[in-house]
Amino acid sequence: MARDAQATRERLVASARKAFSERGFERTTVREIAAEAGVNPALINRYFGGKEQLFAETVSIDLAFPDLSGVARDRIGHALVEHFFRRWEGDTQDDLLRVLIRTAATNDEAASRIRGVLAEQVGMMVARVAGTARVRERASLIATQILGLAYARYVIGLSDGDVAPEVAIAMIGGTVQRYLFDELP
Amino acid sequence: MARDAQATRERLVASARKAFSERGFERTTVREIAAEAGVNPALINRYFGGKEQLFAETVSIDLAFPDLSGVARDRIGHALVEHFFRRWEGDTQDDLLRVLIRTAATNDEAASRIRGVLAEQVGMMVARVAGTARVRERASLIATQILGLAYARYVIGLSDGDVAPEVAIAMIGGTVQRYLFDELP
DNA sequence: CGACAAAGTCAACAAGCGTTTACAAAGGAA
DNA sequence: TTCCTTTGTAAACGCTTGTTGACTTTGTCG
Repeated sequence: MARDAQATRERLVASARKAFSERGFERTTVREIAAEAGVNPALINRYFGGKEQLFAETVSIDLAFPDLSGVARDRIGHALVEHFFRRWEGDTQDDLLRVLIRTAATNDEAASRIRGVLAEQVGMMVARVAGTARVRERASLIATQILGLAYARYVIGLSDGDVAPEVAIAMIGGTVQRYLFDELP
Repeated sequence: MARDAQATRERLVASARKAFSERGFERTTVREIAAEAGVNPALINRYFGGKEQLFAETVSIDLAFPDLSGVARDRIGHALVEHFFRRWEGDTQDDLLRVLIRTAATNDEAASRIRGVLAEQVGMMVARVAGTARVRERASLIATQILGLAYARYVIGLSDGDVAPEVAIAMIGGTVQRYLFDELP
C-alpha cells in the first residue's frame, strides 16, 4: 500500500460527519469535505461512489443507552435525559444524532434512519425497563420529547438561558418518566 | 392594471408555501414554484426580488392560539395540544409552522423566525395563563415538546400507528400542563 | 534498478441553479 | 386609433454542483 488509503478514507468520513452536522446534507459540498480532509474531491467518488454513499457510510447511529440497572425506577427518565445532555455537550461535537436531525428535514433516507433507530434502539430500551406492552407508543412519545429537545437546542439554537440544563433534566426527565411508566389511555 | 398582477403574486406565494413545506428551502427551486403557479420564473425576481425575499414574504407565522378563558385550568395543556393537532391535520396542508420546521434545519433565517415566534407568541400565551414568572423557561420547555411532536410527525414521518392522536393529546397535553404550572427547580 | 499497482491530482464535463436583460403581448387613457 | 405603462415571456448569463477519465506521483516487490 502506498500513502495509507485507509487513513484518508477515515479523514474523509470525519470531515463529512462534521460538515453534515453543521450544514446538513444539501448545503454541504463534496469540495468542502475534500478540502477539509486535505485531499482531492475525486477521491470521494473513488472511495465511496458518490456523495450519497458517503453520507450513508457516515451515519450509523448508536444511541449508546447507559446501563440503567442500578438506577432507581423513579429516576430512569432523568437519567436518560442526563445521558443525552452529556452526549450532546460532550467532546464529540459532531454527534451523529445531530447530523441526522438536521439532515432528515430534507432527506428521506435520513428520516428513515431515525425511524429505524426509534423502532430498534429506543423500543428495545423501553421494553427492557417498562415491559413489552405498548412499546411502540411509549417509544414514540419519548422520541417526540427527546427529538424536540435536540431540535430546539441544536437546530433552532435555544440556549442555556432559555432552558438551563438542570431545569431541562428535571422537567423533561419527569416527562420521559411519565411516558415510560404512566398508564396510557 | 393589466392581467391582474395581484392574483399572480398570490399564486406565487401559494405555490411557494406548498413547495417550501414539502421540500424545505434549499431543495425547492424557483423554476418549480413558477411552473406550479403557471408563470415564468423571472416574475419571482420582478415581484419579490429573489428567492430569499419570496421565502421571507411567504413565512409569517401566526400560531393563532385559541381562547383559553373558558377552559378549566387543569385542561389547558390538553386544549393546546388539541389545537395544534387540528391545525396540522386540517385543510391547510401547507401549514406555515411546518414550512419553518423543515426549513430551519439548514436556514438560519428560518431558525431565527422560530425563536421569534417562541419569544413573542408562546411567551405571551404562557404569561396570560400562568403568570409572568419564569415565562421564558416555561415557553422554551413547551416549545421542545410541541416542536418535537411536529418534527416527529411531519418530518420524520411518524404515523398515527406510532402515536395515535388521542394518546398524544392525553399524554403530551399532560406534559404541556406540567410545563405551564408545575414548580420549576 | 525497473516494473507495476495503488494513491492521488488535474482539468474538464454536463446539468442545474438563481438571476438578468431584452423583447413581446395586453389593455386603459388620450 | 395611437400611445405607453403594466404584465408577462424567452433566452441567455455566470456560477456552482457532483462526477468522470486521463494523467502523475509514490511506494513496494521481484
